[in-house]
Amino acid sequence: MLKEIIIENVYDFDTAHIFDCGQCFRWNNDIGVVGSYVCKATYDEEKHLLKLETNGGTKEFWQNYFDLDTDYSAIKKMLAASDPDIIPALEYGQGIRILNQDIFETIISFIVSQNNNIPRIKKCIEAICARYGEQLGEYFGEMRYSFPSAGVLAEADVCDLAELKLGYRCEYIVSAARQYLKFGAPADYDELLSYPGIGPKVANCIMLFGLHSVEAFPIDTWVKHIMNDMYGFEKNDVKGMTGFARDRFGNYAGYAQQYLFYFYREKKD
DNA sequence: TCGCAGGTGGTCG
DNA sequence: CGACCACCTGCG
Repeated sequence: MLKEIIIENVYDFDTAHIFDCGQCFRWNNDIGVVGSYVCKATYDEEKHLLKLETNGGTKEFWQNYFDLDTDYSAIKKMLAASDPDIIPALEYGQGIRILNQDIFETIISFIVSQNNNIPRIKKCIEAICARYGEQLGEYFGEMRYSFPSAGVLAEADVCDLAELKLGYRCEYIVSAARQYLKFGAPADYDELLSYPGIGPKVANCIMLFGLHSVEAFPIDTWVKHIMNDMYGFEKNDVKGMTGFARDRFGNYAGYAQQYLFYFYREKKD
């Protein structure tokens, strides 16, 4: 049974920008699964209304999920002031928002993302949910599944996971779920690095998307291209890029990364 | 066939 | 340290 939630006075919002800027994998055609909730999001840019058709969650829950209490206009102003070169990217992805996502789901999702491409990442994650998640019911024409808990994945058989075409990431997933179960949610970058299958790039993604540490600046192949194109860094000078991001964007580096990533990735097609 | 895709871990020097 | 390199899988 779906209910409708309307949130008023929503600015700096565009579902395409939010769902395609690389932070999440379970939204398609503005329909997504968040926890045990299925949701279809529609934004009216004339009236600045966000309409959600969902099977659950309070208005406050969704308000937080979509990060609606953060002033993105102010963030864009600050980024533009610190670096005029980023302005085209700010305009192109004007509706980007960094979601407040579940930490465990983010950990597993970005372990799956390594050395992988987005369509296949999405396919892999849906396969994990269909196999190990809970049935939430049929919504918008198909059965929806929750993302499995750490307890369930910790007990998963590596060979079963292999059938989902996760490749060498199977072992990482089970080990990571066990570590999470044993020690609880990771709190910082170093703790994330101690997880199997998590290196600097994935750790920064989890910091930014799972822990909402908006100063994190994940450097993937796209950002490497950008930093080479726009700022003249050598392809593999990750250290230089990290320092540059920190110096230029400071505590807003994560936002900058999202605008730049979306701009370059979309522009390429 | 081969390189690449939102990289990481292991092994050398 | 830093530079290589193998690695599941699917696509162009």
